[in-house]
Amino acid sequence: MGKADFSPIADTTRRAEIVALLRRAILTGQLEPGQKLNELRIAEQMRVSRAPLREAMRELVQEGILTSIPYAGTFVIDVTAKDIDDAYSLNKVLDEFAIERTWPLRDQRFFNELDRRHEAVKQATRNLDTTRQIETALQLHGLIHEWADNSVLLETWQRLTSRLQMYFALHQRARDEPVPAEDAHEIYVQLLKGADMRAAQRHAREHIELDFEELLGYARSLEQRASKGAKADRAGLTQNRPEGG
Amino acid sequence: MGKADFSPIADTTRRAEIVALLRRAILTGQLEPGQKLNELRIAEQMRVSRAPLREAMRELVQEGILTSIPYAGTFVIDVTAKDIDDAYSLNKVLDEFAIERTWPLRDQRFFNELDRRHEAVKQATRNLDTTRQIETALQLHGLIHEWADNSVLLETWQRLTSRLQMYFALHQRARDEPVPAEDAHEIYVQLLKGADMRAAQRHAREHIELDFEELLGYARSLEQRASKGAKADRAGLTQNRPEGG
DNA sequence: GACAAGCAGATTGTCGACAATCTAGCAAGA
DNA sequence: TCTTGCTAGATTGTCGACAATCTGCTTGTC
Repeated sequence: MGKADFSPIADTTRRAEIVALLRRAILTGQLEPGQKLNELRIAEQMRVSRAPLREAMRELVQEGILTSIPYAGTFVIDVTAKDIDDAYSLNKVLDEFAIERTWPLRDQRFFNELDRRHEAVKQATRNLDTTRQIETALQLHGLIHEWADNSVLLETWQRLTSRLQMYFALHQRARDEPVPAEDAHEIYVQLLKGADMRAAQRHAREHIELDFEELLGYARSLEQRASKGAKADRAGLTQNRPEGG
Repeated sequence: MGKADFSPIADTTRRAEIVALLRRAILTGQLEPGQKLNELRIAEQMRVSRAPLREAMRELVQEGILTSIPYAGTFVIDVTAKDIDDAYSLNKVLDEFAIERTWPLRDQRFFNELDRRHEAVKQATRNLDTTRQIETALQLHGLIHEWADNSVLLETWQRLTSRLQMYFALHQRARDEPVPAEDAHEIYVQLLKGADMRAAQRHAREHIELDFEELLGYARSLEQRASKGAKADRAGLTQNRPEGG
């Protein structure tokens, strides 16, 4: 019996590709919070009709990174300090749960994967590739959720991740300098390999608390900007591009 | 200054109505797990074109109660014992978190709403309206999540609720006799009004554990049925209706 | 009889066009 | 000057038709 281990074939619908493209644009901050998505323009740019584009947008609305108002348009979600606060406090709870469930399931494959992802973060950090750094850090963080063997937890965390990634990306863009944080995850990884589950949970909670403070500061600054007429600003960003040839 | 308190106007797109209709059909068990949704047939029945229907289906896929395979179709999710287990164990964690956050925010309005929802459950129980009973019980249960003032938590719980409601509905249909459980929630409500948060959390966890055992038994029976050629069964249910008009 | 190739039929994915709705902007009137 | 009603333009929502893909059956061959 020849075992082969084929990976599933790629989704070959335009819709799926559009979803991936749009998600990436939003999560990397190419599309800014509050910005309106003009269906006609995007469809033309992607060389696609509006049908699959609209379906893709519905998916992202349910994913929580777009919001739709009938007959008005679909917009990238606004980021408020409270949103970030909410996401983080829930994330803490999920992390504790994930660690608890993953704990008895840790094996060599887990440790290998942990190291692999940690290495990816370190490499992105060395390369000063901030976007990739965020991505890999979240993937490292996500391992406990993948390993916990709870599909609902995993789904929930993936939804949260979308937002977290968006928040981080915005944060990074705002202060456009690479974050050092060389081995911010060293302790985390070591604890996950160790024998003290409580310690790992505690660290996860406190570690998160740290990054969170930075993000919150950024979110608050955003809101101050917003209250001083960022509305006009946003409209401008969306509309002032009358198809440049 | 005349204050009026208008509630937001209803969503008046076909899409939104289709979503509501489909969701209801799935959550009440009219559409069975694994069943395929034929776009043409449903669109004809609803007197709607396929475009808004497909958009609605994309939303429900992201909501987690439908699943889509490109060029094959969109199906009601299958229910496995593990799914129910996963959903419940996460729900416990969320409940504890919700109670913790709601606790300091409880006020007279909260207590009134609690009583109102409890009353709704009792009435549905008296009327032997099982569908409504499930609905109201989940709404009662949802109050702590709404009151916790955490939008991400609320969203997460609502997603979970969809599945829980589906599971319960299936369970009820399976043993088609009304569940008594007159004031199964009396203690829960009293504890939420009391002063001992830990006790409320503990009860929530244990209370859930009870219902859960019943559901798990049902799910396991489902899986036994499934392993004996329910596949053909399902296909039959979907296909054997060559538009009887 | 077993098996591969190929052909309908049905179903999903995508497209372009039309209808419904919203949003300035302007004109008329108090 | 402010408000109200109207109009034109743009944008979203919906429709019907076509293209791509899958499935099951038939056919032909060994």
